[in-house]
Amino acid sequence: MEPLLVYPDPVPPELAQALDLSGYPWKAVVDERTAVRVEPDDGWTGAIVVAANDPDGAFALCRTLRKRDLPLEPMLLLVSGGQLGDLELRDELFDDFCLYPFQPLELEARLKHLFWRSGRGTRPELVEYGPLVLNLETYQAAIDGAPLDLTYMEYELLKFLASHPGRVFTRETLLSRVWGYEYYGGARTVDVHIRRLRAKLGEQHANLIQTVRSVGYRFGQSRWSI
Amino acid sequence: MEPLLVYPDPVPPELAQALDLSGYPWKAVVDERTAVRVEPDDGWTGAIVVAANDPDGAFALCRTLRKRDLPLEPMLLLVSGGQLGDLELRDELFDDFCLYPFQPLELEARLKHLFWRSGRGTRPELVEYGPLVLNLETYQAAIDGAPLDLTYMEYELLKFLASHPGRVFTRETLLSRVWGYEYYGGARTVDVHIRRLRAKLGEQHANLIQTVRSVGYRFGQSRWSI
DNA sequence: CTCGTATGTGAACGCACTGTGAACCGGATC
DNA sequence: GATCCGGTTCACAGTGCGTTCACATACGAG
Repeated sequence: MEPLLVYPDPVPPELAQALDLSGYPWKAVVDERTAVRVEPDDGWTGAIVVAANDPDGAFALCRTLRKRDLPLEPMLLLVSGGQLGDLELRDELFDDFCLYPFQPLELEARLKHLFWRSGRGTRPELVEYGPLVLNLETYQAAIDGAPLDLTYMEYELLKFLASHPGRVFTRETLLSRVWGYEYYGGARTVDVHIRRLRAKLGEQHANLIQTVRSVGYRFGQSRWSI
Repeated sequence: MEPLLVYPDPVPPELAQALDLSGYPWKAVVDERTAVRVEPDDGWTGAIVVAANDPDGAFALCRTLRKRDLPLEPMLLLVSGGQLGDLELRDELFDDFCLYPFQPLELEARLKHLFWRSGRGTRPELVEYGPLVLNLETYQAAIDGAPLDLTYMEYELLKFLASHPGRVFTRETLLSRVWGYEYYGGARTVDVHIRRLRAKLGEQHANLIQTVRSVGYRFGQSRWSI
């Protein structure tokens, strides 16, 4: 995913934190020229422009990026309460705005809605570990970019393990956490699923799941190794 | 100017005051049926729906007014901070939202921007995915240019799925999102509609809808955007 | 090295989930 | 009231896959 353009540079720390937490890649620019110069080949995914502190520079940037052959959108404006009255005359420069200071959840919700509107959809929820990627929305998994064809229980087991890398789980714990608390099956069931997961991960990545003898299984490297 | 629809009735006093001050004519309704019954001949100019206190009633109203031949827009949602996370899956039910309680100036600015936007017709009237095209205005569907003869529920189901490509939905989710929140039918109903959709999509495109065993159904391929 | 325990492996069983055809049922139309 | 249409439900069949078992192999203690 190409990054979002963020203005100004340096970015207010609470904005940087909110963007990082919500998972959007972003890149700050100091002015219009920089915005054009460091633009990715595929263009910016969108823009977040803080107009609260430097309205002139902010609106100039918006105008530049909007008047091009391929207008930059979506554009989210962060404005102070006193600037609300000025927005009326600048409708064409932004797609949505948010009061500044903002609540991180509101900012995230606005970004999601903006991306939905612009047809690009929201950022998928992912569980990642090294070459492994689990897409929680589509129930698909991939390793080294190659899709893994996992069954339901295999996916659930791998999701749980990959969500807690480095940690060892006993078979009983896995049965209760993955299969369900009231599950009364044999512990060997876990072994079989682990085996099939290793097989599907391929010889190269089978060691992502390690056996801890007399204890259980661990995904990824131990926290104490080295 | 035709009035704005406002929900619920009675309207929170600060909302009534803000609307009166900003000069918009408005009319409150107690429920969906009233909204349809007292609708002006030329239709509502837009809607302001307070979802903070009665989310179920509010979203039901939004759904009703959006599912018609001529969807009501623009729609502004007033939500509490705790509801921000729920908005993600209801993108199609509103055009903009505002935190509640709100600042009168922010509400007014959002209304102005919404009307400016809707004056230029930014709402997409088509849902497209690969060879599939859904025309939301005419309720027509086509694949590879050939028209599809879909029934109402088939169309609604396909529209919802195609609006969220790659994402897996459980039967329960589909029942609540497509059929309605208070629907208490059997989950197998979904299966039958999926089957008929696949049949009408034709052998070549039947795989646009995939079964995710033990979970539900997915439309189209996942997006591995990263 | 030997033994006992723990884990890997292949195969088989059987249930639960889904696909499918058809019946049912309520509403609309004439 | 008769008929049609679309949505829902039901019964049945096929099968994917979770579970279990039996046996092979690996590991560690002594």
